[in-house]
Amino acid sequence: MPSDGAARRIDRVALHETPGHLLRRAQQRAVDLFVQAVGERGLRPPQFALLLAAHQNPGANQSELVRITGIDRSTAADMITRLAGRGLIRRVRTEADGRANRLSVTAEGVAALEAAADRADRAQESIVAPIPAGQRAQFLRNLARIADLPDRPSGPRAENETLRGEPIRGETQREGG
Amino acid sequence: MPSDGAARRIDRVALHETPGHLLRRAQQRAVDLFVQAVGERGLRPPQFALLLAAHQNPGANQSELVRITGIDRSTAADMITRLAGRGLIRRVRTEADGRANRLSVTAEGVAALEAAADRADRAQESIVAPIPAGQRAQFLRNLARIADLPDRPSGPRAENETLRGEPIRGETQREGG
DNA sequence: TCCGTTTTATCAGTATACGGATCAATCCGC
DNA sequence: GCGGATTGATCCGTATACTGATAAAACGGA
Repeated sequence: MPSDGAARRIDRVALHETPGHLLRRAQQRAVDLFVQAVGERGLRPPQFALLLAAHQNPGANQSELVRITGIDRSTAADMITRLAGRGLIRRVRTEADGRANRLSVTAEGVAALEAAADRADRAQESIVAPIPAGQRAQFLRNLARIADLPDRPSGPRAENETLRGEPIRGETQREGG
Repeated sequence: MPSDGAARRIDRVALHETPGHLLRRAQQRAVDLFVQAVGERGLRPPQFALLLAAHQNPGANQSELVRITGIDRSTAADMITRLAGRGLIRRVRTEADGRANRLSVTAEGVAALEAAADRADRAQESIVAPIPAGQRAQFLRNLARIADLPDRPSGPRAENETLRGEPIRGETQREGG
């Protein structure tokens, strides 16, 4: 059990300065801005992400969409059930692989995506609006570093393997212990 | 209905570059690092925040903890029920105000906080570890800018509500942080 | 081919998150 | 004091998130 050192620590920790707490609050705010922009009844951020990924990757199965979006496999299954219930996505067993579902966005789903796209884009701008313009690119790059995602898009010819090749995972953290 | 502009937009949107998505993924990672550090059976980030806030603000009621932590009022009620069930927190009706609950952290709760504090602190470091050291302070400042909610009302909509005299408390930086 | 492993998806259970409705208690303008 | 407005908390419903277990299909080595 921790001694006096830790006992004092819990009196001194400043919650509002910890990266984890700030990330949680910032993400709350981002979701709030997105929902405000797209509408309470519209797509929510993860739904938009999932539907967009399905649209941009025709014929993908659930596992592939899970990898692309970072949505949990169980959560994705639930979400797809709900989206299918609203007629925005279709889920059919593939004949090639008896386990996999092929996902396809319906015409209604595409319409929902299009209806949300402009507003979602404005929401993205408003999320970073409080950050000085000159610092936004670096901020997003650092967010991507934490998220462990490549910070650069797949440019026209930028096949730089150097960027994708660095896994940076923070698992080498077990010093001492 | 959206015109060609929007129709093409949903083909062009790069999910992995949008601030909202990056925030979601980064926060996922932060939670993951926290749970890894503190242990699967230990306190989770919001539980730690709530318990810490209760400890640092003796005699506070739920609404006050909600304001401090940014946890939703309904969520907080659920969490407190669970934490009380684990014997980490006590919830008693106050005499002064027949609506309010006074929250107090039990000895077990303090022990849980102390047990988590060191590990949580290391988790916070590992969250920002992928960011170049010289950019971390600015990154956190910008996170705080996004997170700095203009006191979002949780009750009925108040349209005439504009930042109640507490705008962007940004530059209250103390040295030695 | 057989069998163990991996993959894909689902389900159960728990935790977090949030809006709306409700109820009791309190506050405030008069 | 009275009565409407506000506040503190709870409950309900829904959505997101993740673990573990399971089932079925596919894969791969011997």
